[in-house]
Amino acid sequence: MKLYNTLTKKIEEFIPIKEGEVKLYTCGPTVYHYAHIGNLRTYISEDILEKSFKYLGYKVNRVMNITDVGHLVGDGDSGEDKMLLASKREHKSSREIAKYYTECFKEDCKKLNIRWPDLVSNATDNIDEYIKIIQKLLDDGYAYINNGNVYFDTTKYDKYYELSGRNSVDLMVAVREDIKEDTSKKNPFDFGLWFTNSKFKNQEMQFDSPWGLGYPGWHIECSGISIKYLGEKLDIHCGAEDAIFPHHTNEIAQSECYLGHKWCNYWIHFGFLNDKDGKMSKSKGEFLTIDLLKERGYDPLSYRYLCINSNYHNILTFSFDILDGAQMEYKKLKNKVLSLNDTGILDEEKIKEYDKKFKSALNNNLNTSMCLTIIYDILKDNTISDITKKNLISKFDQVLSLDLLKNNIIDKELEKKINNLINIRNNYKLNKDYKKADEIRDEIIKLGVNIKDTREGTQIIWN
RNA sequence: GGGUCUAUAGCCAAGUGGUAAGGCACGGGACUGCAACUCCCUGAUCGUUGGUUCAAAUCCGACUAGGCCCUCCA
Repeated sequence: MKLYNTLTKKIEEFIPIKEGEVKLYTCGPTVYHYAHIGNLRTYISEDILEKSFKYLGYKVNRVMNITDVGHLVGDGDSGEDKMLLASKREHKSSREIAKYYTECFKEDCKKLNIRWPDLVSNATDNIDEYIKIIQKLLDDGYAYINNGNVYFDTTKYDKYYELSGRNSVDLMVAVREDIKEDTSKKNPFDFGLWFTNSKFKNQEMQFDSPWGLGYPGWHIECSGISIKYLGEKLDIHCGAEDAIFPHHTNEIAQSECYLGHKWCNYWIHFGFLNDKDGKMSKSKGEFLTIDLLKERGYDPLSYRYLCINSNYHNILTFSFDILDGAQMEYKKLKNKVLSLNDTGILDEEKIKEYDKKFKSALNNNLNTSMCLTIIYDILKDNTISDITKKNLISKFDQVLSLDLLKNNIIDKELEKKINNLINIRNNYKLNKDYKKADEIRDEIIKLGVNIKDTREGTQIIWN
């Protein structure tokens, strides 16, 4: 599979450490608030990545963290700890907040057909691992203690700027006005590994450590969890594009200095979902959630379709007009697929041919928009049977997860009722009483379905 | 200021040196009592500008516009 590697800034062929296997680490959510649809784009992309590897025959070992402590500090709005802020807002303890929003995130994933990773670990469940790493970094001279905190010394690691493409001269310190420089650091880009002397007081989540009661720095959790569960060498580490610097840069520094060798071979970064004003951000306060989209009448999978229709690396600009378009496209596509019948014989040759095309699209830096094109091509292909089409699309939907073949009929009672109405309407139609017939049709539409008159009779179209 | 990414029809987009996939919308037509659904038909020389090449949307340079990052964010 070809993927864009931020480390080399090129699209390159993926070569696993162990043949046929992928060790995949994906940065998880912070759980002090709901995930917005921008956050979720990243998880959709990671889901596609994981499922693509599986479809191509790899065994995938994926780990994700839940950030329930640590870097939830220093926000622009108030300078308060985010977890603490949420606690106050909702009158709950930090742990309750974390638990609640983790569940919400899980629900969002379900709605978007994002598979929950095999191993998901809370940042707070791996404190021992962080302490082990930090202690070794101190012993080996990569870290130092100042003012009660442990910092990583970036001057001790000469590849520090490899991932971000920057250098120490180019970087400006505390560009943003809302950020205060930490004067305990030796060098401006050193970063905290462990805090006992935080600028945020009354921290609820604190842990014992050799350096005193405190909490870990933001970056150490991903290194710690990854090394603990996936070992000393990692194939792929994913995240959104804003994590390149400093988060992933710092992860590489601390991990490689701790391990003494190269840690991760491929760094994949996903493009943002912006609105017309730019980045959609949790700290801005107002943001779109999946539930909000549902309230407005959108199918969460329409949003998934929107994401799949372009490359993970591109920026997507969100607007309701664009989502309207995506929903229209998705519904039409699904209608077409659902109208396929079970007739004909399986054309094994054609199945192989289309499957090859589909795999080659995935292999080409996850060209998911090409995957959709292939589905449209299949639907238009009049040399193959419906059953062949269904077979192919159901295979492809293992990766795309758009529920293309899933009929939404669940309610048998409702179906009965509608069929009754259809019969009544058809009687009116026979008697050319179209006014009454149209009234019945309106009644049916109010029940949340559409109907379609065909030569074979009237069919129900489930939304 | 520095780094990094992006720029293709009304919209979403593919394209990785050989004369622009696909979808949606719009318009036209078929079907229908009408409508919805479905089906058929219809559209762009690729931000601007130099260069490399027999050949560039695709490579290189400059410019323009925009996103993200420069210790909260996916």
